[in-house]
Amino acid sequence: MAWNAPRSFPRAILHIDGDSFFASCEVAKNPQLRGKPVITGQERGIVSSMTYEARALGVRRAMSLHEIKRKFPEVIILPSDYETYSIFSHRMYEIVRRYTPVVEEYSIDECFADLTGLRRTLRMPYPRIVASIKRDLEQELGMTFSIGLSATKVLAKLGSKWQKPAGLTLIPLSDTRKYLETTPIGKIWGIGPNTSAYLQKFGIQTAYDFTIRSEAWVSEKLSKPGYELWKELNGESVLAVDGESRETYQSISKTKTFTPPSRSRTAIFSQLSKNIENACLKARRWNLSSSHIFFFLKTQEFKYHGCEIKLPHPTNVPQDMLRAVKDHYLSVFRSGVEYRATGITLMHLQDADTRQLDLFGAVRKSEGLQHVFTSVDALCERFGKHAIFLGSSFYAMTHAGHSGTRGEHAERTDALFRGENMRQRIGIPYLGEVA
DNA sequence: TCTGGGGTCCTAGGACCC
DNA sequence: TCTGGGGTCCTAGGACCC
Repeated sequence: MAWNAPRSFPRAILHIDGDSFFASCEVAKNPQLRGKPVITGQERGIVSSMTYEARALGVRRAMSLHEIKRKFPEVIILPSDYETYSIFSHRMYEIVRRYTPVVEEYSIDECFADLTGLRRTLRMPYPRIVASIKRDLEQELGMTFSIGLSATKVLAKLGSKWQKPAGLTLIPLSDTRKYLETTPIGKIWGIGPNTSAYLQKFGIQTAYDFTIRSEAWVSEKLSKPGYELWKELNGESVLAVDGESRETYQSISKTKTFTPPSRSRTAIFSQLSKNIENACLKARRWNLSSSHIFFFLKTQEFKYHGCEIKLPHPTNVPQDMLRAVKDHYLSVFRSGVEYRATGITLMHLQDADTRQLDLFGAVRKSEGLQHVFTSVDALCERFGKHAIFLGSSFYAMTHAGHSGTRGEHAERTDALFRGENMRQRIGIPYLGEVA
């Protein structure tokens, strides 16, 4: 190497984590709930998020709601309300952006921020800046946050986990050892069960054991992500805080589990159809089209049966995808097998405005449908997300989330699967007819 | 954490080309 | 046609995250 880059200036990186985020949003939205044991996840039948009051009673994540009702009748059970959580999430980002533009929206309840250099600008030491951010967040959002400050993302993340809830943990580079020595290697962000087991074979139990391996050893035994982690844990920042806001997606997927599980070819196809519609809706919102899709059926044994399809041209119109999926559905579906979920992934996403024309006019036809969907999307904005849907999704739409006998709706869906048309209940024609 | 839903990135290996 | 070297693109599959 001709020239070694200078060691980068130590950075001040923050990781912020909303405590029991979903449940906390519910409490912030409805102050009557404050101080009470609240959980979310009603629609899933298991605990998704819980307040610390619920935890104190003995409630745990993934506990079934039957058990909760039996053991802790005082617990308040709420359905998830992602729209609200998303609003709180954006408020969180905006508050942090008052301090620095370099804020990475890592997940609905977490973000990273790069404070490097702000000490001079704000004439405050870093810990005071962080305390100020924390105070703003907690006062304005009505919930607590756990925060870590260190020189790298991986160390900052370790800090925010260190003390919960409402913790503020600073991990200066001079003092990392005591944190790393007491952290099992598998608890480090980026080390999953596989890598953890692999490293343990070499006698690495704690994060500290890992950091004292030589650089040569690490680059021989691990690939790029492991090597980067090793550097981050040793205080060298190689993972940048990405302050750009999301511009696009690499893939879009929609999955839904239904209860009870089903063996019905048509009911399951209808679930898949609904997922395809939802995925296309999201693609249209981002002005994206997909040319490769993957769909799957998930069995009661958690096996995935699926297939990938290359579409004749990129699209975000559900009919295009349904046409393609239908051809393969019967070779994937096995009668007699019990299925619990379906899913769709749109891949190879590209800007929906770049179109190539084909000889047979399929693209033009699809564009016609795109105009239809522009109107459909507008109507859904006004009348609710699920005001209009495809006939093939009818069964799924009318059986959302609750168990039911396979009755009239299934019969009507059977008819649809055979290609018969059906009128929408709100009086708008089945989209197949419009097109 | 016996199982919900939505993502990202990395790597190995094959196809194909000069 | 028994055998070089090197590059690019694509795909499948794995691992990890919240």
